[in-house]
Amino acid sequence: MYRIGELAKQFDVNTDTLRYYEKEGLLVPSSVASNGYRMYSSADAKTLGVILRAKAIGFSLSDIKTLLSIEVDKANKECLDVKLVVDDKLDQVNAKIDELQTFQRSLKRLSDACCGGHESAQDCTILQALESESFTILSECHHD
Amino acid sequence: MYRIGELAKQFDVNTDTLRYYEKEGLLVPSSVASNGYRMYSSADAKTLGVILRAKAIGFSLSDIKTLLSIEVDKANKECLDVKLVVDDKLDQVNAKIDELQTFQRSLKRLSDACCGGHESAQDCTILQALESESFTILSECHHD
DNA sequence: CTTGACCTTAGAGTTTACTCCAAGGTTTAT
DNA sequence: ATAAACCTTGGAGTAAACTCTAAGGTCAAG
Ligand SMILES: [Zn+2]
Ligand SMILES: [Zn+2]
Ligand SMILES: [Zn+2]
Ligand SMILES: [Zn+2]
Repeated sequence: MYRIGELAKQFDVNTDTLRYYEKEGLLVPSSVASNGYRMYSSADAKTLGVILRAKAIGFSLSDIKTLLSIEVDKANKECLDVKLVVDDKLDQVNAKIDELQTFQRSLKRLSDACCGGHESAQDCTILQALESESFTILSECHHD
Repeated sequence: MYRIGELAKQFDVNTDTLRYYEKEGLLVPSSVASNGYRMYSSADAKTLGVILRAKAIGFSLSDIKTLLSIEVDKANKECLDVKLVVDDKLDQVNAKIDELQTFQRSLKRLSDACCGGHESAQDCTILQALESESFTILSECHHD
């Protein structure tokens, strides 16, 4: 049994984080001592490990809650249930990557079109593109 | 001159958004009518266009504020100033993409390892990987 | 003259995942 | 006995970009 500070140190998290996870229903200490202190079992510690690993691969706390609820009822759950959560997340991640790659391409085009020199920004292709309704990017700076 | 609702409709944004942009110093209406109504000029409308285009390519409102402050003082700014903002953003976007691609790879490995069938989640490789300290992923489900 | 569509302000609520603070109780060590 | 290092609760604050509500002023039409 670990007190909150011990568990927190073991996993290098803030004690407030553990209290927060408890409030969110992710990690409820298996017992409370007579002095009111939260007492975490090694099963609790294992669960915290799962939470942190899941977090590290991009799951939100809400996703993790779903995952943990499957965990505790493994016997009555199917591989399908688990895989759906992962695939759902994968879809979200892919969508976000696509969005960022679109940003990336636009930004790169803007960057490439600007000389980046000490010329006046009056003729900067980046500003011109942002001002133009068609968002046209000239191929390069055209300072006189 | 447009009233707030007219401008909002033209650009398909919420009037609250325009008031918010004003509070943030991004788009201050060029005049206020005697009845207290905000009055936007066509220059204001043009600025709103710039804001929305910049947003569409991934700039935060804070980035956009910087960009607009360069815009209004173009004459005393250099291409370098503008390009730095864009390149900075590009770095951030690239970093975020890298992070998400790491998530993506982990999620894909997990997904690929799970049969996704109606087998019991007891033997699900995804759950096993999350439980294992080394985060080991078996190559495939091994239901008996 | 009243209805409805506008507009105003100030301020609260949303989301996510914490993080910090205050005020106080408990335990351990000296 | 007392200080240091724990622990408790409740509640506030953070970022970002809105979005909504309440309570009320303004304006054009019928
Ligand atoms: Zn240039
Ligand atoms: Zn330039
Ligand atoms: Zn399986
Ligand atoms: Zn499985």
